[in-house]
Amino acid sequence: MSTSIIRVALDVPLPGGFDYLADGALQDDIGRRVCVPFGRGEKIGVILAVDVASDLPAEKLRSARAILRDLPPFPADWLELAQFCSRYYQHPIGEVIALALPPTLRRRQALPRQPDRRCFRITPAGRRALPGLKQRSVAARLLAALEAQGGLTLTELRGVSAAAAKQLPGLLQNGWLAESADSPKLDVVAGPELQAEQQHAVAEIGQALGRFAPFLLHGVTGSGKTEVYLQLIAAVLAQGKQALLLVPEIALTPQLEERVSNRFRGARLVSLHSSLAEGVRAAGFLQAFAGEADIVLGTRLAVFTPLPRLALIVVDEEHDPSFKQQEGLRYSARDVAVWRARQRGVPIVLGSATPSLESWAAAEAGRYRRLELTARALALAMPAVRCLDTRREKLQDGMSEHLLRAIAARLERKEQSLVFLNRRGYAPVLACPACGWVSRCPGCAANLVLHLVDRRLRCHHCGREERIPSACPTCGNQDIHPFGRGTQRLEETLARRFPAARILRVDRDSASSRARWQALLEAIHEGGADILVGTQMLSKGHDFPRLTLVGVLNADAALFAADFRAPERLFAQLMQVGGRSGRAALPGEVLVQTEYPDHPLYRALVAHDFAAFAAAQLDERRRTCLPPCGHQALLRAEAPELGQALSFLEAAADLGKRTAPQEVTLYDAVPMRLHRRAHLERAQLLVESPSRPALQAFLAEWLAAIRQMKAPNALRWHIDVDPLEF
DNA sequence: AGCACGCCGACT
DNA sequence: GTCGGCGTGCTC
Repeated sequence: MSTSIIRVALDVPLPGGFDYLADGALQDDIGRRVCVPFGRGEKIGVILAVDVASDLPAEKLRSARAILRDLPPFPADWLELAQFCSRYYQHPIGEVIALALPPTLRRRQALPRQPDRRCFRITPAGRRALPGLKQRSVAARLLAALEAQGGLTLTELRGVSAAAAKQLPGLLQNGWLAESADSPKLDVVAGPELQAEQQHAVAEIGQALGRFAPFLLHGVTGSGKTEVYLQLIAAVLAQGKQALLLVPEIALTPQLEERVSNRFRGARLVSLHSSLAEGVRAAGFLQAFAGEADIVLGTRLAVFTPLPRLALIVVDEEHDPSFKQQEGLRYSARDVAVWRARQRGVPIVLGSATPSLESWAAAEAGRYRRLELTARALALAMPAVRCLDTRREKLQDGMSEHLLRAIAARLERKEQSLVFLNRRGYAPVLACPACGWVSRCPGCAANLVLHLVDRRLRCHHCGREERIPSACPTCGNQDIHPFGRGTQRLEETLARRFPAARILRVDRDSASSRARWQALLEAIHEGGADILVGTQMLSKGHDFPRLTLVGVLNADAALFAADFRAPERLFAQLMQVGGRSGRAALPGEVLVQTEYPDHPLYRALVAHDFAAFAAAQLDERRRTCLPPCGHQALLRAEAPELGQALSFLEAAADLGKRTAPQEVTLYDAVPMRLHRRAHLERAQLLVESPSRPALQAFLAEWLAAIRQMKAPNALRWHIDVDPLEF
């Protein structure tokens, strides 16, 4: 048995792999997990290469403890994907792989129990017994599920009831169900008939199966994008291939999951998101890796799932900021998905009512194929959008007379209204009019928000909580006031104004857990609310059939924000929240309170003209060389003193200016907008270039130099390639 | 990032 | 005399 040198990716924040001696390592072991000594302890890594020539002297190399051959090796394309992310986002390969792997696979313990492939069916005896069983009992639910769906695996039965495995032997003994050898047959339930545009989209994309082809599916809420995805997935499943469906990180995943599993009975659907239990996540990952899962539906981390039979990628709501990870490996799952589609030679569909300007520009340039869904499949018309000019009238508790009358009219007609205010809490600040004191967070450059519901002052950035003072802490004045308006206060004023109305507030505070969010949704659906007050939580997914009015408060701030993407986000948000209204037979109305009714953004919104809005924005981006016309990276630093962060960045900039080519621009180090968070001062340095390759090459060299810099102990820094927020 | 080693202050 | 502060340096 020969000893060779293997290169291993380990979860440490150091660039590159680590070389080890390994007895009997074969080329076939590339992509396998390996247990190696590291420092004092040991770690599990993944083998990147076998038979490498190490840069280190042989005597520094230690021997790998064991190559773990309990799984097949991760395939070359999966390793390449990780390598790409490592390169592109300038992040250590070991940390990329650690992020891509479920935590369970990063430990040496036994693998999670492989999904039980045995398939069960209900017997005639079971059918006879079913009516006699207590309806809510586990046995009854299992039998009912089998009756409805034909055949299910144990894994699927566990989904029906966690106690499935315990009950199974008894049910088998009773002869109520039988084990059948064959896996459940795929049964595609017919969907609704497609409209012409949907048919066209399905045909165009379907034709591209088998090669790389990026599509931008542009369609307003209710235009039936999901139906297009489902038809395409059906085509993929018919070929025996796998589909990857990425969705934003929202509470919507279960809804879509249900829709997918109802459509594809017997298809093996794996759902992957961050709130999953470790065991479940690992099992799903392994099922996908083994080629057993047909459909992988998940949030951004699912983009790293190994998929041997991948034939289609869908990114729904592709503009959604949650596709960008904001810590550690700061990847954009949407961009990684496009790279992966190209790598694997499969079509990718980016769907949105308000595409990111990156994707829109790519379509304009002909790099993506744009498909339009203009008709609203589910309703007759788009909601009528109007601006209410708040310069012309005195507002009552932040609301215009017109909006209040519109709400009153809905109450009379027993329809629902939604008032949208993207600011939770009672008031954004508590202040003393006598001395000018305001409730500031001691750890952050931000105000403590007044939460009257539980009588606390709360920082939305670091989570700090305080009691509400009864008098001004500086001058003793007892007459301190809340300033401004949040959802709680809005709820209160609406309750005063409409005492008979049932008002429901939906924000991160009222929907703090999955169960509470579910309860709120049910209440809304069952008509248990006349007026909804909510933040952007309410703006995604979910149809509320009796909702016919959306009022928008306080939208103007984003028009003049420092972040050049603020208008893009505002437009998307208003489109999305507007889309909640008038989905059924009732026409919807959207009223936006603004001091700038003539602003181009609102004009485009009123005209439902995303194309005009995008064109204007892209024009501006071109003039200013901002993304997608230029490319950016941010070097950020945080330290106890602002000066430390700034001088680190300045030193880094000095290094950079020596190597930066002419087409790469380094700007000055500046404090971040929220310059202090959780007692740390934060600053950033912008790097820009019209050429992505030039920026990439520069970053690689620059970061190598920065890693050599000595920095104060308490200073932390990171690089954010293609940053989304400033 | 961990986790060592290492060299100076207040305690049994 | 030693327990322990966190500064510096390394991990194949």
